[in-house]
Amino acid sequence: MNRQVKTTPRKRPRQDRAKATVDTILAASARVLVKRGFDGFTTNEVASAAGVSIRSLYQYYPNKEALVAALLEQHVEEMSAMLMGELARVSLLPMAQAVRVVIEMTIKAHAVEPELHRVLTEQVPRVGRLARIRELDVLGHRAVTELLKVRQHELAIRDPELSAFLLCTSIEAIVHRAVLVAPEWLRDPRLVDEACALVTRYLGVADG
Amino acid sequence: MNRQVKTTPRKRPRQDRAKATVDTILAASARVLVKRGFDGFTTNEVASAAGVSIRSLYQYYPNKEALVAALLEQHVEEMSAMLMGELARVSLLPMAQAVRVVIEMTIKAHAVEPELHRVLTEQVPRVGRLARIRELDVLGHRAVTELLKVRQHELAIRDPELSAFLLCTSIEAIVHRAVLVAPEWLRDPRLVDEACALVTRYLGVADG
DNA sequence: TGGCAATGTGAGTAATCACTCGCATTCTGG
DNA sequence: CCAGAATGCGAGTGATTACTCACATTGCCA
Repeated sequence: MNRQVKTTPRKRPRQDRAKATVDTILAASARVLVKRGFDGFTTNEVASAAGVSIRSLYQYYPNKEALVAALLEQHVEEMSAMLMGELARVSLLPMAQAVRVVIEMTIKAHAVEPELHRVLTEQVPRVGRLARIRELDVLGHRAVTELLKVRQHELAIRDPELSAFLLCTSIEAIVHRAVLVAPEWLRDPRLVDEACALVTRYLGVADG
Repeated sequence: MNRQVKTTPRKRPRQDRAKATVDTILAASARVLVKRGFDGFTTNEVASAAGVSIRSLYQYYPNKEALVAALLEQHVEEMSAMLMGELARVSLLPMAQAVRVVIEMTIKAHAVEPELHRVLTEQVPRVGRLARIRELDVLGHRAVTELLKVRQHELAIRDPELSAFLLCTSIEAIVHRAVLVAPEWLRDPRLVDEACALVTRYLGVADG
C-alpha cells in the first residue's frame, strides 16, 4: 500500500519572471538528479542550485515527487515529440526504409540527455504519476499498430497489435540497453543493420 | 555522486537456529517490500513482521540496502538457476525447438514470485550492489552467444555476440513487459508463437 | 558437565529532510 | 497611476527512521 501523493503542479506561473523561475528550478532539478541520484536528491539542494528560495520551489510544486514528475514528463514529452512526428511521415516509405528510419529515430530520441534518461529509468521508482514514463510506449505502440495494419497485406503477420507489441518492445529495449551499457554501440552501423534485419525478417519484407 | 554503502551481509549464521532466523527475515522482507513498496520499506517493520528483534536483523545485515540486496540476489539466483540449467540442455535440439524451449523457460522464470519481481525491477534503484540484477543478463548473453557460435553454420547471422545481444534483450524485454502489463498474455500461445517467429526468422531457420 | 561461542532481545537517539510560518517588492490592467 | 494580484524570500520544526547501547540464554564440543 503506497501512500499516494498529489503530483500535479500547485499553480501555474503567470508572469514571465515566474516562468523563468520555474524553468530554472526544473533545470536545477535535472542537474541535481544527475549529480546525486534519486536518493541524494533533496528539495533544499535543488532550490539552492537554482538560486531561488526553497519557498519559491514549494510555491509551484506541492512536494518532491511533483518536481520529479514534472521533470519526467518534460523528458518523455521531448522524446515523444521527436518520435511521433517522424512516425507519421514514414507511412509513405517502402517498408524496409520505414523500419530503418524508425529505428534511427529511436536512437536519436534516446540520445537526448542520456544521463538524465539513465537516472529517470534506473532510479526513479515507477510509482504513482511517476509511472507515466510508460505512456510514451503506449502511444508508440498504437502508432506502430496502425502502420502495420495499413500495410498488413505486404507483411507476414497475423495480428498487427501483437506484432507491434513485440517489435516496439524489442527495439526500445535494444536501444535502451545499448544506451545504458555501451553508448558507443549506437554509433556502430552494424547494430542498426542487425536491428533492421530483426524487424524486416520478422515482417517478411526484403532487407533494406 | 551516490554515497556507497557496504551491502555484504555482516556475518553468516552458523547454527541452525540462526539460519532459520535469517530465512525468516528474508521472507518477511519480501512480504514487506511487496506490501509497502520500496519507499515504505522500513527495517523496523521487517523485523516485527519477521517476529524478531530489530537488533537481530542488524546482526546479520549491516544496513537496509544489504537486506534488499540479499533479497535481490536470491531472486536473481532462482531465476538464473532455472534458465542456465535448461540452456545447457537445448544445445542438442534442432534450432527451432531450442528457441521455443528457451522462450518458454524465460516465461517460467519470470513467473516465480512475479509481484516481488515487479517491485524489484520497478522500484528498487539500480545503484551499487543493487545493480547486480544485470548480472543475470550478462550470464544469459554469454550462454546464448556460445550457442549461436556453435551453430553459426546453419544460421543467417554474422556476429554471434551481437545477435545474442539483440535476441536476449528482445526476448527478455517482451516477457518482462508482458509480466508487468498483462500477465495473462503469457498464457496465450500466440504470444509465444510470435516470439518464436521473431527469433527463428531472424536466424533464418525453419519455424517450429 | 563446564566453559566458550553464538544467538536473541527493544527502547532510545541522532540525523536527515520535506515542508510551513508572514511580509516586502514588483508587475499589470483598468 | 494606483490598487490588487503575483512573486520571491530562509530559518526552523516536526516527523520519520536507520541504526546503536549491554546482557541473559542457548547450543556445542572438550
